[in-house]
Amino acid sequence: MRTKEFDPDAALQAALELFWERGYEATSMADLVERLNIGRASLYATFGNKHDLYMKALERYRENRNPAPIDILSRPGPALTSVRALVEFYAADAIADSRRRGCMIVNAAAEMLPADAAVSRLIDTNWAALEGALTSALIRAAGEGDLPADRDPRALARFLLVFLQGLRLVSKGSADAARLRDAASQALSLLG
Amino acid sequence: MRTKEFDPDAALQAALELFWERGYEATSMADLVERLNIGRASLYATFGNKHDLYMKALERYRENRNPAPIDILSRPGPALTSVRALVEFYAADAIADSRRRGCMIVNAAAEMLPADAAVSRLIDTNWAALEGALTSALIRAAGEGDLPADRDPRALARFLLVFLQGLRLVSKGSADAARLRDAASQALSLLG
DNA sequence: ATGTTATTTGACCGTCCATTCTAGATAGAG
DNA sequence: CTCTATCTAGAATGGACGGTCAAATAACAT
Repeated sequence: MRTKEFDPDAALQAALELFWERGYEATSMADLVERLNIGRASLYATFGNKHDLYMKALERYRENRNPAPIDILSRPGPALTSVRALVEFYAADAIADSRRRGCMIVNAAAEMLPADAAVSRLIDTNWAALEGALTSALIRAAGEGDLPADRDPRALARFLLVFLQGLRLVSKGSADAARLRDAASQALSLLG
Repeated sequence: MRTKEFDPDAALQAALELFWERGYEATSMADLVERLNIGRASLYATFGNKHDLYMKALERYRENRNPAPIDILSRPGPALTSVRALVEFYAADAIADSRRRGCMIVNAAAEMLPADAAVSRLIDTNWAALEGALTSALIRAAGEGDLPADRDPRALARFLLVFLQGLRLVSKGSADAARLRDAASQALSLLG
């Protein structure tokens, strides 16, 4: 046996950054070899082919987001406060995204859907999970009396899911902080 | 002189469809030559290089949308009705998008921004125009007494801009009509 | 008819692509 | 300390890429 000379975790993180910035097609294996500073063959031996590597990077992105949206939603305290915090976090993140990389999942959705089955699965799962977490948080909020009784928690959750993806997409355009801030504050006003 | 043997307008439309479906990087000139059914050199002579062709396709997409969002907003009748019609049109369009191509401008934003300057310009202009048209429509609506006085028309316009892009992005995922319909109906409820 | 000019055709260019192979280095097992 | 499995670096592979070219061709003006 022999131990690897590089840290596969750090290498995957570096690949993630490059894919995130440039997308799948525009990133070549040569780019990755240069950026990760490891041999070409080591890259293939460790992560498989280009698509395998991309999927691993995308999965890592989904798992390692900090804080994870689901975690924000399950924080102690009033559920509605958590939902508002989530929207505010997404907005702040979009505004602070000075390199305008946007969200890697949004980028992946636009570039690879619907043709790429593996990416489709990952994104469907991700969005369904977010919609589900938002729905149950809003149901809790209704139970806590923080949501007007005539509001449909699931419809509201779906609305927020769509709006948040919009935020992350628009943030790739001209960095107009006021636009994103205004948009988020209007969306929040729907939560009463 | 000699007349062209193909219709450049039809060819550009075919190129548009291919770029729309696959994105910029994933579409090769060979793919285009095959699809447009014209010679390689004719393609270059008529439209310039790949990036030129893409820009022309993207501009054509923006100009030829039917109905144009701006036109919906300037229809006769109450301004708020026009705004609601616009949101409903985007939602219906997203739901009816069975091939899940999404919106070519959204796809371009996710794939090419912020690195591509020409695409950036086109999209900034497009979004600014939509935001502007929405803002003035909502100001009109306020003047017509259809918008509660405490609502900020520009913030509302920004919100709708972001939400509509979210709609078009999410529609590339699993075609869940109920999700998009619920999201749109919640957004509409913000318009009073 | 004929000259002129633009378009078409299909071969062609050099470069870059993802992937594999070969050869040599190195660390753990015995 | 040797052996050998697995690592590394880098050359090599064949194909695809964006882009160009010269010759053949076809429509116009004259």
